[in-house]
Amino acid sequence: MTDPSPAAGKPIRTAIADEDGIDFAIIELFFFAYRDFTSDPDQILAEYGFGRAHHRVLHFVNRRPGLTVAELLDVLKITKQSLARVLKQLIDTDHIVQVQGPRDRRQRELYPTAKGRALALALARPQSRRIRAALEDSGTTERATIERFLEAMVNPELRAQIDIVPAQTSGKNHGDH
Amino acid sequence: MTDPSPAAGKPIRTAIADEDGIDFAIIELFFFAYRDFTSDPDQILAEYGFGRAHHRVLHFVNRRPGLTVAELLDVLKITKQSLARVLKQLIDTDHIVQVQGPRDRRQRELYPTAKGRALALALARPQSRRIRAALEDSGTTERATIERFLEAMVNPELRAQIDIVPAQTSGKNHGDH
DNA sequence: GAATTATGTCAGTACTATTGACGTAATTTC
DNA sequence: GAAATTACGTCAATAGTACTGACATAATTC
Repeated sequence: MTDPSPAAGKPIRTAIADEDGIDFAIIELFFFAYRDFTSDPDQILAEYGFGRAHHRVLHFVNRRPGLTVAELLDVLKITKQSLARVLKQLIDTDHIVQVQGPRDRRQRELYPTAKGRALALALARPQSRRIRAALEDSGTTERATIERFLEAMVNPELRAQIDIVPAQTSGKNHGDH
Repeated sequence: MTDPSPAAGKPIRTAIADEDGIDFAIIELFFFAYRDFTSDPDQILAEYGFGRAHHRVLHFVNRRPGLTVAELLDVLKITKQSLARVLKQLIDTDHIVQVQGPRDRRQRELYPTAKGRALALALARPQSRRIRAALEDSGTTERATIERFLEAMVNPELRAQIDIVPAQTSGKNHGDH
């Protein structure tokens, strides 16, 4: 290790900076921010024997009650097989219920139960607290600035997924169309 | 599924909104933004048979050449055993070299090779492009606003990790102390 | 010399994800 | 009405990333 194998390259001792105009500062901040953002709910989930995947399913079923399995797969960008176990556990533990689709009886509409809604709220609470604190601490007067930036980080063709949600939350009106 | 088990809760048909003042909008945007932010390098990594863990190691070794294994574990917040395989692969493929610590010969200082630096840059390039586009598209005039917000999202006790990096990248001077 | 530290490694396990294949029921198409 | 397609569920096998616990080695510190 002091003397690496002959073919090995020589160690580069200078820190990578903004070579080629790469924005390492924000890249790294994004990593740290997301790492800690997910750490809060992770602790709660562990008590239930759940993981991050359960959180995501629970979140979207609460945000869009009645969405079908296919729609959920599309939002999460995972495969049916990956969802199966997680969804089954959430149904078995009475956090989510399936209802046969009214128009198309092959479809399964997913709804949260009171228990599922309570857990979704409990998971979101520390995340929301962190966001509020971050907005205050960073002196961000325009909360919409952050919203617009994050939305612009999403692949354009996937931004439609965001707009599905009723925009009761924010002052923005991107919900009613 | 139409008729759930007797003990099961009833489906809640209203979307979760800002009940209890929870900021679901930004929570969800953060999820989408990070999902797509990581998707760019993931594609490149797949060509090498690497995963996201390799990217993180490569990134920090390039950002802080000469950091020790212990320091890397602290930044990544994973265990020695989790790092082992990933680091070994990066060393075997000549992306990273280990150098015996000059003061303490037990330590292994980690440095990128030219190959490792090139890969780190290739991985960061699409991410940086996405960030630049997002700043422009969202009309964020003050780039520092985003930086401050993301930094404020990080656990206070862990913000020291950010400041280690020489601040050549941004106009901010939080590097020299 | 003994204790501690930094690192490496082995064994076993868990969670999340993948691909491929197959089955069933419902809907659509011809 | 038969055939094709669609929505969903499930089985099997595999991969990547993480975990805990245990143990070994070399170097440093006490």
